[in-house]
Amino acid sequence: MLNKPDDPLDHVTRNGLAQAAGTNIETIRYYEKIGLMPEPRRAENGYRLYGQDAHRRLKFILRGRELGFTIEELKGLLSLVDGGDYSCGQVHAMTVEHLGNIRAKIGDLMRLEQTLADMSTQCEGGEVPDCPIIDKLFANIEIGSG
Amino acid sequence: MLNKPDDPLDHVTRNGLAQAAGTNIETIRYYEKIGLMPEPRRAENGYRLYGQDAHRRLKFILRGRELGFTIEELKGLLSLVDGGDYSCGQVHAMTVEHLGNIRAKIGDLMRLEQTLADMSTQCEGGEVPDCPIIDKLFANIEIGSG
DNA sequence: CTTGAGCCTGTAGGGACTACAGACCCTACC
DNA sequence: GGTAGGGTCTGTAGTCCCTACAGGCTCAAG
Repeated sequence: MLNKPDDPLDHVTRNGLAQAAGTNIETIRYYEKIGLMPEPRRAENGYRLYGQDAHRRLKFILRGRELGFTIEELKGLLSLVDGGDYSCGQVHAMTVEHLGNIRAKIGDLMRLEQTLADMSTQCEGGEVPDCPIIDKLFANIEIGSG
Repeated sequence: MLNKPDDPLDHVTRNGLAQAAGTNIETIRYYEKIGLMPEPRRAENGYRLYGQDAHRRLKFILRGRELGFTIEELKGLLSLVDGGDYSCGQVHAMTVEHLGNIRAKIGDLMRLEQTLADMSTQCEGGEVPDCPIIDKLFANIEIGSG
């Protein structure tokens, strides 16, 4: 263990961060390489040291990827946080743009949820060989904003 | 144009399908290669011919990818439709499994939506140089099932 | 002071596309 | 009929987002 108990918790190693966030060391390396995660400070021996900020940011990124956001979209969202030189007006415009995207996703997922829930309840426990409910998957879901 | 007006609409070319679904020809080719889309029938000249089924399936896949489902997950969902030799009990189990995943996504997206909506309204039109609302993005979102 | 685990860097591989290249086909215009 | 242009075909190579491996440095323990 490198961590000393009197430090302000900003001393987790790369692997520690990876485990805490539920990913692996290589992914963190990649995100740092492309600038999605910032370069952390280093200990005297050259080891990277991460804190609570990095942990939250990384979890946000990982979950964002699972939710289908691209790296570029996440950069956009995180730029709101990194808070460079945006005016509040710009922030407003950016958030509104993201909101449309997010609400569409929620809508589609809820339709998918509904269809699967219907399938599940109607099939409940049964052993019907040629389950006609399956047709609903495409009948109900005219998915998306197209 | 290859389409003849008296055919039953099952005669769209690959590019036609791509445009209708909002993607490109190469992606369709790839999905056929890995078996996510079926091999379509061919015209006498060897050209592929697609119909309404292919269109719906492709849109489902594309949107599914945007929603963060992996190819394997989509194969699982579509296997419900391709309806091989599943019992209704198996279908039930599979749908229930997917439902958990989908509901978690909905929950996270709604939290993200709420945060962004808050940012948007509070920033509305303003020109505040150092918008403190930005902190909320990480304050509110303890995202995910981790 | 060696052993072994963890960190460092660089590079190569895999999944999901994306782009390019050369040949075939088909309509249009001459 | 011929040919120019575009669309389709197949194959292969490249890109993006990671993931895995290789060789060397660092550190705590025995």
